Amino acid sequence: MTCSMNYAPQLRAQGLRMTPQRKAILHALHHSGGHLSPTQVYELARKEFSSLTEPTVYRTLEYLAEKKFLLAAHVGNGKIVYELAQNQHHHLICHQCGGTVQVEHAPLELLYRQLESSTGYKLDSSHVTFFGLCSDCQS
Amino acid sequence: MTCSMNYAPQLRAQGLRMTPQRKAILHALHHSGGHLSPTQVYELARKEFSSLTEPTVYRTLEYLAEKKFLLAAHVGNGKIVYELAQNQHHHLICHQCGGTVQVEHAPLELLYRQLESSTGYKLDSSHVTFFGLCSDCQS
DNA sequence: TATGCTATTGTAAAAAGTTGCAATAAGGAA
DNA sequence: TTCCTTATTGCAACTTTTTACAATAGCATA
Repeated sequence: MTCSMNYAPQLRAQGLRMTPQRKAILHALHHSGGHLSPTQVYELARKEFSSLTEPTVYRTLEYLAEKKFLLAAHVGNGKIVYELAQNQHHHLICHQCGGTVQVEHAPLELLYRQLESSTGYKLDSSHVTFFGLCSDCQS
Repeated sequence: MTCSMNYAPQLRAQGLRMTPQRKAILHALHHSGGHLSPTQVYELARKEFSSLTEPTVYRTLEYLAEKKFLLAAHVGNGKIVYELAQNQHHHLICHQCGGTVQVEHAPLELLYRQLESSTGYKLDSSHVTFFGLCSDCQS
């Protein structure tokens, strides 16, 4: 748990507290490098802080995502995965082989502007996942 | 259950069977007019066919969505809702008041083409939900 | 360093969603 | 109409996710 990343100041800046539970959860996400389901976060983070409980994991993930420290993404059928909100991006998933490609947020910006002007809404986030067949699976 | 809609031929055209369970589920979705969560579908459809069970509802919704009879959409935090696949559209949700606006699929087509050429994937569906503040809640 | 406010957690129980497998019944063919 | 194939369902057990509320512990302040 001697992790180089220190999220405490960022959390406090928004009135959130740093707890060993959150440290373990962020640590798990940081070192996995990718997306983790709540269950995976629970399993990994428990190695850092063994008395961690499921409700805490679910609540923390949802709350930190709401506060923009994490991104929640959908992977097929309604499953949700989380990752650190380092760089905003989306996913393109092959529903044959499961292969995933990251889609930068930039190409969506134009769409954002269009929607804002046509609806009057002020957009600030989105859950976007695209599905299709990757080049290998198209044959 | 004397519903004007008759999905049986469409189902059979794809090798699917029409059962009283499916009839009740489609009926519920048809008459609700909007999005329903699996639980809501279960409750409503049970009024038409009381011996309906949860596993059947979940499996049927997922399967019919896969076969394009239904659309699965995400409404915040990982919850999933289903609706009849009449017209392909997405949602823009105000996370203050919960107000929802339908977003046509057309404006996303350009993005689809861009992604296809940059990734080599052949897109065929997406889970897209935008979040923001509606004009009323921006003050 | 000690104090107090309140954000955060654990507990326990319920609700929601999933799985494997044997039994049932749609609906095409005889 | 009857038979046959196999898609679909129910059952039962299990895993995942959520909720309410009391107890705990960050951390700002003095």
